[in-house]
Amino acid sequence: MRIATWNVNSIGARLPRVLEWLEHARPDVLCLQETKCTDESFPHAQFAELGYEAAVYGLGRWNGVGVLSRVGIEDVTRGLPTEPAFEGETDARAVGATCGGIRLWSVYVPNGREPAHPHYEYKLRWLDALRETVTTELDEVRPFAVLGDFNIAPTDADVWDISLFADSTHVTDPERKALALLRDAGLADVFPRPLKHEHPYTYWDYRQLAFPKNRGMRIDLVYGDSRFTGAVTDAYVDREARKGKGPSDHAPVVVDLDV
DNA sequence: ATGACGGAGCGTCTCCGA
Repeated sequence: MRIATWNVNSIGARLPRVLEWLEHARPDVLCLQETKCTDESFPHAQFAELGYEAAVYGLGRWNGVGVLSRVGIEDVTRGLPTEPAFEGETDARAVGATCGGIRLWSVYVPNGREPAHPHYEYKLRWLDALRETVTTELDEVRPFAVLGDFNIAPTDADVWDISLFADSTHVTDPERKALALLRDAGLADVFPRPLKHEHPYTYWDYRQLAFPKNRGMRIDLVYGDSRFTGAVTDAYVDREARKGKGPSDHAPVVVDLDV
């Protein structure tokens, strides 16, 4: 089975690229983030033509997540059971689904903006709720994984130049401790191969030639339980999808499993 | 070539992203 995750930065703007990539990579499941569309405006028909069903959760122009599957979608959960709000508003940042016997969550963790910003505290509270969901859903039966844009670089090696990230979100101790707590709950980082260069970055800013200069970050992560990670046969970042006309600023992370 | 930010929305600018 092939499972992938991709922050597409608007499914509307990215639809041709995503369809092309699905035909090329043929994942069984694709977790989507930043769909930036409501459930009503999600392009179900185009994905159905390629054999994919979709479970989506979108509330408008920001955020939005989904799961595409050609091995079935059951037990869809929109939002984390204990998900916090930001300034009174609930975001669409998590959708859970069971596909081909594997329990999956597609997540778009809040950005945090700046460590002193209320959004940063929200990010940490949101990660608490994710950990609670993981703890509740882990069982002794199904492989389990959380895939998505975590907006955290787990180590200094996961950004192109750590000296440029002083006092920035994505690399602070509390954010990394939140990831450590997720691992303590029973998950492990499925570390992908880079197809080029030393580090498997998954995001490169659109500005200042960041991609050609490989000024990237590894912030799109796959966290799986032992049943999931034990079945992994390969994992890589498909940086080819970051090239060309009209790309997302993120590349897909692809995981192959023998289940 | 991988190439100098892009997406959405009551919108000709602002917010957001990491």
